Amino acid sequence: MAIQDFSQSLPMMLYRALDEIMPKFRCIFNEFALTEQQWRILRVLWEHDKITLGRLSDLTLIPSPSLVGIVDRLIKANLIRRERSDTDRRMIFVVATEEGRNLEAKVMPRVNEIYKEIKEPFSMQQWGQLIDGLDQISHLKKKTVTNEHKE
Amino acid sequence: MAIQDFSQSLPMMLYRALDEIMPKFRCIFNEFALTEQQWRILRVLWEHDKITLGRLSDLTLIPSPSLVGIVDRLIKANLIRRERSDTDRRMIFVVATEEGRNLEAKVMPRVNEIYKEIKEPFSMQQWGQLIDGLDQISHLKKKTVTNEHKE
DNA sequence: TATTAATTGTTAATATATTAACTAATACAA
DNA sequence: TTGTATTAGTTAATATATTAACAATTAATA
Repeated sequence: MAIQDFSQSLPMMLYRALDEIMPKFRCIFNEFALTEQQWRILRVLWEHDKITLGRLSDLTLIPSPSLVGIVDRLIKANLIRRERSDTDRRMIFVVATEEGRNLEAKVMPRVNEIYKEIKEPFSMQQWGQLIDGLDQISHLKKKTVTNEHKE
Repeated sequence: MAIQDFSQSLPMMLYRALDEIMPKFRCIFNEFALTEQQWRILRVLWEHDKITLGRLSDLTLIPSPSLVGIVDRLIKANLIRRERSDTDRRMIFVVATEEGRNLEAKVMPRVNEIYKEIKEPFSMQQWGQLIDGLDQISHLKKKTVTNEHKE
């Protein structure tokens, strides 16, 4: 089982899956003048009242350097705000504004509708296997010894 | 079961899986001064002697506007070249240079090694279910299919 | 206490993604 | 043949990803 077809490789399968489903969602985001990344941040803030930039980066999978500009634009749109921590002045919290929180009720139903549409053709077992497989991929741990490291 | 945890949503699971595995591959690409997208193009050219930009975009999942610059840089690196079609002067073929073809033997073994490492903890059945699930996601909607014209 | 190390966030440079508009060449219909 | 639509590729504007370097703050340590 040496070299397989590139198109059937796991990375390309993952990318292709995203290429299939994300445009459906982005279509909705754009209706609300949101980019996908902006929506991810709001989506997290709807579950967390107050969150540091570091943790926001972890939960949204948006790299920190990108986060800076995206947060800037969300602030400019009056959907979130920054709040420097009093206890540790390195940390910066991000909070949704009233306007930002209000978006949830408008966007989520639309998003859930698409999500349901995607999930529908799958049996519950099929879906579970897919999620489990993805979960296993994203928790790969290297058990090999790190004796030598190149440079 | 309406709104689930954002982190467990299919898009975030897909993104997280990619975030886990792609850095391992990019690490190798960078050793050969290749970006991930540049590698995708070469990877396809190793399977197709001659391919149009349009089809290259389909196979690499790189959007056409991005392809322009990426191809430019690969040409500057002397790894590929453009070739305008004689029969239809709209079409542009892309071909790997000698140097570009030679990269395959150097890069592929390293890539296959990582790929094997990722695949290893999975049973054959588990892996199959994962791939099948992803395949089903990426075929939710079928447009014009079987437009396969090879060279 | 002074030094050093680690953490948090930012800036910078380059590459790529997204969307729309655009050019050139071809196909097609009146 | 002329006009129109379609196709293949490009350009443009903005947003984001990647990698490295950096500044400010805090923690750790001699």
